[in-house]
Amino acid sequence: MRDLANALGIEAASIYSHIRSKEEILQRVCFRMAEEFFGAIEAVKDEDASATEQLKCAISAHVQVLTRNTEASAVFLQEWRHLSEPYHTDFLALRDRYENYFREIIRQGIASGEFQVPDEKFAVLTILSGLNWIHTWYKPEGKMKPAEISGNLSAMLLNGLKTNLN
Amino acid sequence: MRDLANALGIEAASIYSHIRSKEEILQRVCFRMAEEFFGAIEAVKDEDASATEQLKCAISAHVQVLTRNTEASAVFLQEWRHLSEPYHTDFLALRDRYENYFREIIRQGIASGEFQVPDEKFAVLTILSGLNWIHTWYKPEGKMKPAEISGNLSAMLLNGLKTNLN
DNA sequence: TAAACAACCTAACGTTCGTTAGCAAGTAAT
DNA sequence: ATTACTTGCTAACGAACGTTAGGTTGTTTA
Repeated sequence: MRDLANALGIEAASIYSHIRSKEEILQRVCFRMAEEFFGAIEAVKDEDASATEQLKCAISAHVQVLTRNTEASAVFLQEWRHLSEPYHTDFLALRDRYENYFREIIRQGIASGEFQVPDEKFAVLTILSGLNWIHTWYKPEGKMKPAEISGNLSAMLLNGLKTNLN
Repeated sequence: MRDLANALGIEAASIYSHIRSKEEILQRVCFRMAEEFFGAIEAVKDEDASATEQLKCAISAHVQVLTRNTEASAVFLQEWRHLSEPYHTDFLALRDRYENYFREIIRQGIASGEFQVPDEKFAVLTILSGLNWIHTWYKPEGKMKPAEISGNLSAMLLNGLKTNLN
């Protein structure tokens, strides 16, 4: 709090004219980021497209949100554990709902014969882990741009490392 | 410290008969886990095998260490940031060296024509992110066993989601 | 023009934190 | 048998934490 106040150029106690508690900040960041992620993925939702296309769009949307809000994303991905009830439970429910977007795409891809995965839930987890690692190394001033990142990620996750013989 | 002492059934101050400081615990956990990871990957090192084989073995070794030390792994993966100098720098050097094992395998695979990836460094990061996410959901009593996890991971990372036409 | 509100201040609260000092008892080494 | 080391204890330290109380000042609203 004292650090935050310092960064704002005010006294620590003055922060409490604006928020009720330290945790309220955490809540606001977590749930605003959740909105961001939902907004982005809903904007690219297109159930008529192929699962491959849908997944590429979803990955791209996710990476966009992640790279545009690096610090808030770090909080969203790591600090939600410290939410108190009922926020903790609410947050997990949102996260599950978000994962289900991806799960549904995988499911469609399996049904259409596009995808072949050992385990559906496992696939989603692996995809999201690949996406969510970005925030630990991504730098806006770095040479790899968000579009390139999501392109590479889509390529790797869809085709794997193996030479593509098609 | 008081929580730790409580778990040990002694007083907080008594801990200091065994360690010099709280951070020493962090140092010990981080560097011991580093040893574990190096030990595991060096044990399966076989430069004569194909890159595909090598990668499968490395993934398996990594998953074994991760699943056998879930709590220490969480510390190793998340809390190393709080190491003070010179440990912080030393740790990062070790991590780089470890990543290089994987990078070398990818490089070999590209040279031999086994692999085809957009970006070498990026590939390693994505692989490791997939591996290191495990500790957030893996439960020893869960139904998915370490061997199954590394098998699924190898399959997904090598072949991707796409139906394999070979 | 008075009242209400917003945004800041100083001072201090109670709690928790990692840690030290000094001591007691048991065990091992000389 | 004496010494030294280990492992624990009680008591307390100073620092940092999130937060509250109460006041001042300037801006907005009735």
